[in-house]
Amino acid sequence: MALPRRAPAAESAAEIPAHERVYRDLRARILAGEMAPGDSVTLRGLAERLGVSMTPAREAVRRLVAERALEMTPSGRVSVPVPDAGRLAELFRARELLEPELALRALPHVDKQTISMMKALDAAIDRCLSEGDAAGYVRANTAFHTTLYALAGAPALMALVESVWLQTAPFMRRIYGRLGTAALADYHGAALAALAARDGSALAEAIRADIAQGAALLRSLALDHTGL
Amino acid sequence: MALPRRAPAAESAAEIPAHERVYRDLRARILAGEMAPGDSVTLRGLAERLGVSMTPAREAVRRLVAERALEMTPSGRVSVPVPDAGRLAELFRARELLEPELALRALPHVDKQTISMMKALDAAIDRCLSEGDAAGYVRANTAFHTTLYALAGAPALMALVESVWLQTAPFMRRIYGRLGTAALADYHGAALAALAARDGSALAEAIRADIAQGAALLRSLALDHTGL
DNA sequence: GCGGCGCGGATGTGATCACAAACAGGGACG
DNA sequence: CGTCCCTGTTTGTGATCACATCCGCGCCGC
Repeated sequence: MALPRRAPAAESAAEIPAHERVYRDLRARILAGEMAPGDSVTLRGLAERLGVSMTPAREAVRRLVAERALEMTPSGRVSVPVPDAGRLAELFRARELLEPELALRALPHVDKQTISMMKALDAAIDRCLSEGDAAGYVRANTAFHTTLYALAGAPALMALVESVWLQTAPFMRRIYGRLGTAALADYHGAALAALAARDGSALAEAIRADIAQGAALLRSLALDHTGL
Repeated sequence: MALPRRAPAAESAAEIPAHERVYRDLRARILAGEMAPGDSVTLRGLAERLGVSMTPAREAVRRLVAERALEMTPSGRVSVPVPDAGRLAELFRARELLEPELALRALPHVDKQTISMMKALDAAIDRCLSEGDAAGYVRANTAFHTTLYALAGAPALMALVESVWLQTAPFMRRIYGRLGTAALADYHGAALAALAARDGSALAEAIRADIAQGAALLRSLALDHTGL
């Protein structure tokens, strides 16, 4: 069927390499929570999904394993990592330590347009939360933070944080799935107020508290589903 | 020459896969500072070096690129990242934020044996510094921190820190190469004292100051060699 | 009926090949 | 003498194949 020749379709994806496409596809599915913890990934399945060969699929998987978004058994089988209370606590602690720094660095470059965009995202978060749209919640919440941190001009720190997000993403989806509309303190609102007031310490504290609240929520919910 | 067959040598390396061997070899050379910033790496050269094919070499390179220990030009050429003052500052800031946390988590599990091992490493550091052994300095300094953090039982945080180390390693070698015996405050000694006294805040502050001192040192030296 | 053994399919690993793009060198023209 | 182009070489990309290993499932013996 597929010609041994070059890419049969040179029109659309044209420039981006096959391994990059596989990487982005898988990464997006992980971040969106479409992959459940424990789900296994096969190179042939991945390759067939996007009409490429195993070689680029392997490269994409290796990359995600290096970023700890996937894990490999000693025998080489690839799967989405399973939740682990201790590891999740570590990752949230890393977020508490790193993200306030990003927020502080972003503060001087925040303009009105950014604030209004973040307000819109915060509204979207509330909407998703009340509608029980877990996937939308995760996406909007990520965008809320990303919009701010993008102004920090700190790619190395940002890369570290994104690595952490990638590792927590598969859980988030499930955590917020079984969390109806809970009583959440509005730390996003506090962060927005701090941005408008150009108050660095208030901003850092709001970000830290927002993450700590997520960690605490997660801790309380983790007790239930000990097994999975 | 090389048979199309399986690995010709099944006796020694036996178990560890080819891509893993390439990865470890390259990683060790980067951490040891053997690769200069800007050095280029070729898949065929890498493969030939260890007598494997291009496939495992590519996987190893991808992994290191994902860990930001190597970088790729848009055309796919691979090289050791070049210094960049801003990025280095970010990485040292990340260390300042993350490593005190690891030290705090390790503190309860520290025993006399650990302390004496760390004291030995600290002595080795002083020796390397006075002898101008930059490679030995970097290795001993890394070991000093690793010995402590290994007791923290925090693999996720440790992985983040190791990723940062990998990114700073190529510079460290050169920075400490052109740093004779400078006047350095003995924060390692302070950390050891805090460990013996079980003083968490003193320990965290000593670790933070040690890293901050490295960052300051680097900042002052970075002014000279603006270009490279 | 139940547990261990073995076979077949599924899966990861690595080598090899064909190809396209990028780089470096020299030669020709202005 | 400088600049541009053109070609040969180097290098990364991706497909395909052969092979070893692992997993699951059914069959046989107890």
